[in-house]
Amino acid sequence: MRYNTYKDHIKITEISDFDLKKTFECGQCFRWNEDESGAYTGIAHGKAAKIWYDGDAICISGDEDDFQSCWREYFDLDRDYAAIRDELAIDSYMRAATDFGAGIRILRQDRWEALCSFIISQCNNIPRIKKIVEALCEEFGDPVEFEGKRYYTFPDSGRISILTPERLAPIRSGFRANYIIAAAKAVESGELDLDALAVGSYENALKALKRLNGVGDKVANCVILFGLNMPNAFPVDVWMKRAISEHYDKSFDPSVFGRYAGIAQQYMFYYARSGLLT
DNA sequence: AAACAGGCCTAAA
DNA sequence: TTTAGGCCTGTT
Repeated sequence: MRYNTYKDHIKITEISDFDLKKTFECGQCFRWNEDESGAYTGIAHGKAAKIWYDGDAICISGDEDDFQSCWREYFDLDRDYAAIRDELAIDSYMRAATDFGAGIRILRQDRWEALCSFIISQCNNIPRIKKIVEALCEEFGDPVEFEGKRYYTFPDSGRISILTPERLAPIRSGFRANYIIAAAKAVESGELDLDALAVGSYENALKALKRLNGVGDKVANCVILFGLNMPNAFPVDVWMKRAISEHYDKSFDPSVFGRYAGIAQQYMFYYARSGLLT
């Protein structure tokens, strides 16, 4: 990966495996949206940005400091996904899945945002998840002006921890409202230390997250994969169950994929859902 | 109109 | 240890 600095953006070159559409629409995140020109705008870690193609290069708004302190890590630009795809192509099915999903990158999302977003995701479809998350941000986040439009940051746990279910009602999160508030309180009180979990073991993080009401195996693994940045975490939802039962036997264990099992999961998930794509 | 969505919890075998 | 039913809400 190389990059050049321009007045108001960074141009990234010599990077493999960075497809904007696949990365933003493979189901891992909820706050990046495509505009008429094909560029994506979103807000992460409290910072708004636009990212777009310029020929073979990819450009991202902001200065070098934004890039170094935020986007380089957020987009996981120093990881060699082509090599990981090779490592994961352990059979013909995984070869097909990794070929199909080539270009996906796992975003290093804000930990609290990931926890909150995936609590919201349970028993919901993507449009509604996005709607609820946006409502949460508009209601309780901070406004950020960017390219003439107003965006909102994801509200921190302190802001949410003091809310009542009634106060949260406008975002229409239904029975998840109590889960969200309880999770915020746990983070705020220090009972759940997401930063500490990120530097501990996978097993410990899983155990700690599942203590929260409304967080089971699936949500916990999403948080660990996308928020705690452990690429071995392997969330299994209904699509993954289907894919696993179609291609592997009952004794299937994600550890066959090794240290990047979670990335394998993302290729499998995206491939399994490809029938839905237009 | 009734069923279903990217789960989780509780109660009951 | 596994299984059914309920849960907010919006969409089909």
